[in-house]
Order: sequence, then C-alpha cells, then structure tokens
Amino acid sequence: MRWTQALIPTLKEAPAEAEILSHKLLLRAGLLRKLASGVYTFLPLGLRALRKVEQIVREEMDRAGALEILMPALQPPEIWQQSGRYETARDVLYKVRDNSKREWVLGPTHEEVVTTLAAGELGSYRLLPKNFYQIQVKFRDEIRPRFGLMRAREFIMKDAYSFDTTDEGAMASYRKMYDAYSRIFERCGLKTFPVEADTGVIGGSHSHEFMVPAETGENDVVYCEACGYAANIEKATSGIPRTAARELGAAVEKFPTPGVVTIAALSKAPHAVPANRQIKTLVYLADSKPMLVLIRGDDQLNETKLMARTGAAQVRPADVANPADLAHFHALGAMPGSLGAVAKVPADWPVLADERLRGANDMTTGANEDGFHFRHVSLERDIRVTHWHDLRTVTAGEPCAKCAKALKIRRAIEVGHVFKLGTKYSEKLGALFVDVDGARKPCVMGCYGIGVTRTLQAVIEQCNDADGIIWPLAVAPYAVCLTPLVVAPDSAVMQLAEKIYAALTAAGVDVILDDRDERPGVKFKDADLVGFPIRVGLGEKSLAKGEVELKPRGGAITFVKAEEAVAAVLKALGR
RNA sequence: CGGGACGUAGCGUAGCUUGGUAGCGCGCUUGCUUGGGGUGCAAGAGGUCGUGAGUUCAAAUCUCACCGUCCCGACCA
Repeated sequence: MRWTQALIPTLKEAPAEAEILSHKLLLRAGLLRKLASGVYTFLPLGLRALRKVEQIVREEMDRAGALEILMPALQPPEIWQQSGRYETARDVLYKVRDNSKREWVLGPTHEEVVTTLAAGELGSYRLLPKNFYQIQVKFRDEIRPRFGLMRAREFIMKDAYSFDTTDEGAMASYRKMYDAYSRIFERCGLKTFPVEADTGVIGGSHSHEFMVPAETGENDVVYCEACGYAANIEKATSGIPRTAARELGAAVEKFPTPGVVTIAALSKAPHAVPANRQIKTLVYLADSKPMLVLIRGDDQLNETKLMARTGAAQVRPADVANPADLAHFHALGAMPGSLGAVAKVPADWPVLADERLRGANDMTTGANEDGFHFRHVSLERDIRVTHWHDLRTVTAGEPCAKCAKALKIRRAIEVGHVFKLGTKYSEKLGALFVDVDGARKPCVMGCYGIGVTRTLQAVIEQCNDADGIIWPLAVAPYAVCLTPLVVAPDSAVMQLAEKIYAALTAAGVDVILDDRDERPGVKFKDADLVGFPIRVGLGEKSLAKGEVELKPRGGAITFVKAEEAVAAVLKALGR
C-alpha cells in the first residue's frame, strides 16, 4: 500500500472524548473514529489490525477443533423468553420493531440461538461433541459506554459454544478452550493471566477470565504471588480468620446511641466499639424479596457473592429514598443505622450472615429501634441466622487461603472468559440428544468469549511509548513502513524504495510505502505514532554509502547494504 | 438512574464573570522556502458559537428546557 492512496488521518492532538492512552492512540494513529457514544468506525489501518487479531483467533479455534459458523444478530424475542433471559438480561437488550410492529432483539450474545441450532441438529450422541464458534458483532445497551472500544454498545466478539454428552466431556472441552485462549493472547503479543471468576447471570459452575493487567481496567483481581492463586474480586476468598470468640457471658443489653448511625461513629467515644466487634446489618431485596445480610463492621459486602449465593437474578439494597422500600424498614422498626437482627425480624425473612461472624459473640449491633444498639450479642445465641455464606470482599494483604502469604490486588482488563454452563440452556431450549442407552439427555454445554475489539485496544494499552503505538508483529496493520526521504520518481532513493517495496510485496510482507512528499520529521513521527514494527529509512546520505536504515519500532537503527535490504527485513520479521 | 464537567471551524482552545464586529494554534488550499525527527514566510478557504424558547434595542455571553459528549458512582453475560 502506498501512503498517498491510503487513508491514515493521524492527529497531533487527541480529541477531548478520549481519556485513556489506548483510546487516544486509536484516534491519533488514525485507526478509529467515533460515530456516537460507544459506536465506532474502523478506518483502514484499524480494520487491518482487527483482522489480524480475528485471524489468530480463527486459527487457534480451528486448531482446537471448533467449527466456525455465523449466527444472526437479529433474533426473535421468543427464544429469549424461553431461556428466561428476556427478563434477566433486559437491561442490556436492544429491542427493535419492524414495520409490522413485530419485536426483535439485537443479540448481546448467542446462547439462545446456538442452543436452538443444537436442538435441531445434534440429536444423537454420534454427532457429539461439537464446538461452534463465530466472530460477530454484538449489541449491548451498556449503561455507560466508555474508554473507546473497551466498553462499547456495538463490538466484535468471538463466541464459542461446546456441546458434550457428559460432564467429563464438557470439562475436556473447557480445557481445550482454556488452552486455546492462552495461545491466542500470547500470539497477539498480550501478557494475560487467567483468574477464577464468578459465573453471573449466565449461570454455570466453572469459569475463568483472561485478564490483561492495566490500571485502566475495570476489574479488580486478587492474586497471590507465592502460590499463583488468582481470582476476580467478585469471586475471591482469603484465609482471613473468623472473629475472635469471647466468653459467652453477659446477656444482651440495650443502650442508647442517639444520632449514631454509622460504624465509624459507634467506634468513637463515648461508645468506642471497634468496627471489628460490630455487626453491620443490611436490608437487601433479592428478586424483590426482603432479607437481612450480616457483615462484620470492618468488612464490605460483595454483592456478586450475595447474588450467587441467593440464586437471585437481581439483588439490590433497600433504599430509604424509595417509598416502596420504606415498608421493609418499618417492618424492622428502625431506619438504617439502627438496624439489627436480634429482635423484631419478621419470621419469613432470611437472615444471611458472613462466615467471618460464625461463632462471634460479645458483638454490638443495632436494636431495630432508632437511637439504640445492643451489646453482648452472640451470633449463635441471639440471632436466627438462616444461611451462612462467604459474603465479604477480600482486601489486599489478607492471607491467601491456599498458602497464607499476603494477597495482592490489581486492576485488569477482561479480554476473555470461559464458562462451563452445564445443562441450563440445553434443558430450557430443548437441546437433547439420544445417548447410547437410548435415553434422551440434555447436552452439557460450555461457552467461551473473547472481546476481539477490546483485545485490540488492550494490545495498544500494553504496547506503547511516548511516541505512539508499538505493535506486536502479529497484529500490526503493516509489518514494514518504507520511508524514502526523497519521493521524486526518478530519484535513486525512490527507485530503490520502489524496488524494495515490490520485492517485499512479492514476498507476502504487509508493507506500506510512505510516498508522501513530506519532510522527514513528519514521516518519522507518523511512523512512530502508528507503530509499524519495522521502518526502513532510505535517504540520500546513507544511500551515498550504499546503505539503507533498518529501525525496529522502539529499537536502535542498524545500517544494511542496499542490495541486502530485502533479506535483512525478512530476517528481522523472522522469515 | 444519582453526582459532576463540558458543548465556539476537521482537531485543540480563548472569548462568557462585566451582553455590542467571533479570535488563536494545529490541520486544510495556493505560492515561495526548507529538505534526516511535526521547516519558515506570505496569502486564502472554512463558523446555524449543540438545539429551541425567553429576557433585551442588542445574546457565544444572562434565564429555562431539551439534545449530545465525557468523568465518578450504580450496573455489567
């Protein structure tokens, strides 16, 4: 490609819409343009890089035995109603109506479609196992799109779905995908690490996310450098000890605490009850049903864990500002700040307590009477706990549950996610097969996603310097940029450039010839900004010595004989 | 949805407090110049000042509503 025939609109300054570095570089290097919030056009260079990522994904999925298909983005709402996600996923579903008023859903993911396909086509164990994948546009009505391609309304995803006859088979499929993902990200030049993950609304029992460490990521990952434990903070646990038990002793005693409505306030004089001797009592609604959640005063509730433990599709804290929720506080007899689980708890309310409180006594908690608290409370003796769960959020420095070394927490970008789904969708959508024994059984499923557009941006986030992008060779839009500093067609410099251009093109190298009549500085700056892995500089000075320059992006210049330039480039490309 | 900021030429911005001819840099066009890290000079094109109401003799500037964009939170398959 000749630069003058391409469209590479580089920018000296980043548009104000971009906040993080990778987003700025996407815009400045002329890869991407925004049409609307969370909706983007890929310019030629951006598309080339995207295609490179897609191709790596495709090759590794094929190698893992998956079959590429292409499913529709436009989907009938009926299958979503069948799976139950028409309701549970309604917040992210784009719904459209055609001219005859029939409703459609723009696919945010494809479990429903692929399971419907399997229901029709995979009727015998002889056809199993199968793994279908596609690389396709997804639509999600994100509450807040942000950071360019990181969280967009419309984005490209590789999604795969495996169908097995047995649980063991499904685990083998899962393992294959896990291994394929490791190879995919490695080939993309990305440093990723897998972490244990929550399975969320999608359901399932086993799940890992592939994370790219980055301060701009939207996930917190808990990890242990000593033993390798790593988990999304939504899922992570630690070996932190339970609350120290004291002698059972005194009976519950009510005491006045006028105006004290926070853990912090109660921990100060005159009461001076340390936060770790307090019970935080929260009113939560799980699918609209009220419950009490008990957490130690110095801990934070992990809502994802709460959702997982209750099995609810939606959990939210009761809100004093919401008139409909006030009844729940009235039922307890107090407002937040004085809530407790000792007295006046309606008999049909579940009381969920965090494991860290198990066996704790001599604790202080609200009395369900505004302005009063109870002291000398024993969890076992004084509170009707209906469920004990791990509900707290891990914090940095806590001992690892496996090896007791201090845990660390870092931010990361989720680029891939593998799930073992089980039979949730195959049962609901009728993906049954006839087994050897003649019995009809639901397929055991797995699903596996890679955010392709997000991965592309993650590469930029990880591979850059002050001058611009530093593309890993495997995903660079062009591997080589030829930079003649004289572009007159009859000049020796340009004629040599044309010769090298022709030879590299013939060798199948992705090469761009910067034939613009621009000053050297402009060409160098643009080449650095766009981030071509190798730049070949051709100028009169070096050519007088019979040499051209080879400059790897971010590396030092080397000089090679002009007649050896093509071979040197091929060698630098590892070919 | 709650909190905050912003909307002036393709991009970045000044002007708004105190109402009165819309300015600068980059980019773009033309000419000359320069020619190894975003040359220099000159001339030029390009603006519904987000949209709509209102106040006023007069609104980019003041008021209200709406739309859009971004950030924090909530949410997130």
